[in-house]
Formats: sequence, C-alpha cells, structure tokens
Amino acid sequence: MIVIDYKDSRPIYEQIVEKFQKLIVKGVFEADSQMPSVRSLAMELSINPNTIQKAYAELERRGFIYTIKGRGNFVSSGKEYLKYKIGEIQIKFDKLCEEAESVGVKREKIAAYILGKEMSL
Amino acid sequence: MIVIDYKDSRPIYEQIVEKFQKLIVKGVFEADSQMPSVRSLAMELSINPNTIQKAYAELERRGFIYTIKGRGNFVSSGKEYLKYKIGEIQIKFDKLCEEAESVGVKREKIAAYILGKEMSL
DNA sequence: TTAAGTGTGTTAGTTGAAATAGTACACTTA
DNA sequence: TAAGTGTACTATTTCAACTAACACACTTAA
Repeated sequence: MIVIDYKDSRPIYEQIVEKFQKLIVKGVFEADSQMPSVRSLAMELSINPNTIQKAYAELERRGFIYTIKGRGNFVSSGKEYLKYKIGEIQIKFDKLCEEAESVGVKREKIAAYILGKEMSL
Repeated sequence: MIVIDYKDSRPIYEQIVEKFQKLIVKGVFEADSQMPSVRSLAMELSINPNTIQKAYAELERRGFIYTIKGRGNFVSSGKEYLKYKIGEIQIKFDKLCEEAESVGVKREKIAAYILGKEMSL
C-alpha cells in the first residue's frame, strides 16, 4: 500500500504523510477505521517506528487522523482536514495583512486587489 | 558602525543585512553614497570578503543598494525598497488566494474577512 | 494479573544543506 | 600598470533535520 522511494530526496516521514493524506482525501478509508500500527508499518517498510510516529503526528496535526494512546491511530471524519487547512490559511492572511499595513498598504486596497478591482497593491 | 554578535545564532551575513537595512531605512545614509567595500568591511570585521558579498547581494535583491562592478556598492534612493517589499507581498497574496480557492473559499469571502465584515473564512 | 498489543519520550548517531573561507579572476579608475 | 573594486569557483566547516535504538506507559483480553 505504502512504498518508500529512496530516489526521492524528501524525508521518509514526509513521503508517508503525503501518501496517507492523498488516500484519506480520496476517501479510500472509512472514517474511524484503524491505521496500521506504528510498529507493524515500520516492520513492513523496514524502518524505525519513530519515523512512522513522526508521520502520524503530522497527520494528526493536520486533522487527518486522531490518536488514542494504547489503542492506535484512526482516520478522522472527512471534513476535519478542510477545517484545519482553512484555519491555517486564515492565520496566513492575518500575518500578511499586518505586513502590508506596516508598509502603508490599507486593507481597503488589499480587498480591492483581491477582487480584481485594482491591478496592483 | 557594524558589530557582529557571535552569541547571536543567526548567520553573520544575515546580521549584516539587517543592520544595514535598518540604517538605510532610517535615512542615515545619503542616496547614492558609497557602501564600505567588501574587502575593507571584511578586514574591519575579521571575516571573509565572500560573507560581506553575500550580505550585499541580499541587500541588492531587496532594493536597498545597487552594485557597479569594479566601482562598488551604493545606497539606493529611499523608496526603492518599499516598491520591492510591496511587490513581494503582492506575490504572497496571489499564492494565498489560489490556495484558499483550492479549498473552496471564494475571493468575495476573503475580501470580506480582510475588511472585518466576516469573522472567519 | 499477565502478556501482547498499542503509542510516547529520551537520547544518540547520521547526513546533507547552508554558511564561511581560500583563492583566482575580471572590471574601473587614476 | 597598479591599486582599488566586485565576482566566481571550490573546499571546508557547522548545525539542524532526520532517523534509529531503547526504555517506558497505556489498553485490552485471556
């Protein structure tokens, strides 16, 4: 199911995150179904359990899975990740708006630019 | 004028960039006045000329100074850096808007959020 | 209670990209 | 031509990210 590409320069845990993320977004897994345990997947891929752990922690941070200590990792209900992602985007807009204001660009101007009513900031 | 802080974890060239940037923004240097040469400043700070070169290249990229080969580096006219910075911010807004649209957030909604007419995206 | 499963935390080793240095080259001016 | 300037190439160093080893803690079922 999951294959590591050692020609790929990206870290292993990142490859794992991406692959599960795609599968979950596609709806391949049922909500609340159990993920492979960190040990079994590590064994299958011949890598250290900590690397799977790191991937799972990131998937949890992004809202794709949730963890119950001693029981395992489980797939989140489908829309959790969208909520997470929009939250992240909102934070980025907040920071960027502050940055723009610090160089004299007003919010009205930003809004107009985004709506295509102004060609530049 | 410029002092390196070796307790500071940031790289030397970055410290130099920041210090000159602040001085130039403050208007301490006249426009078109000459910067210290890479060699003289390197000598003064007891570091390699390439490190100064790297700092100056970054300052040029940001629009704070300009270079004439064989002659030296010179301070840009005051407003160059603002133009640069606003350009950078514009690019970031473009990317962020695309990202938002990819998860179903419309531009109208973004504009409304930025203007404070909506509490969240 | 115990055994076998699960995740977690701490520490140590590895490795690759970024930072810095050494050196040689090219342009500008007097 | 000499003494100043910036620049390019390569080598070395350093440090943070990644991965691994191992011990600990929780959950469940027999």
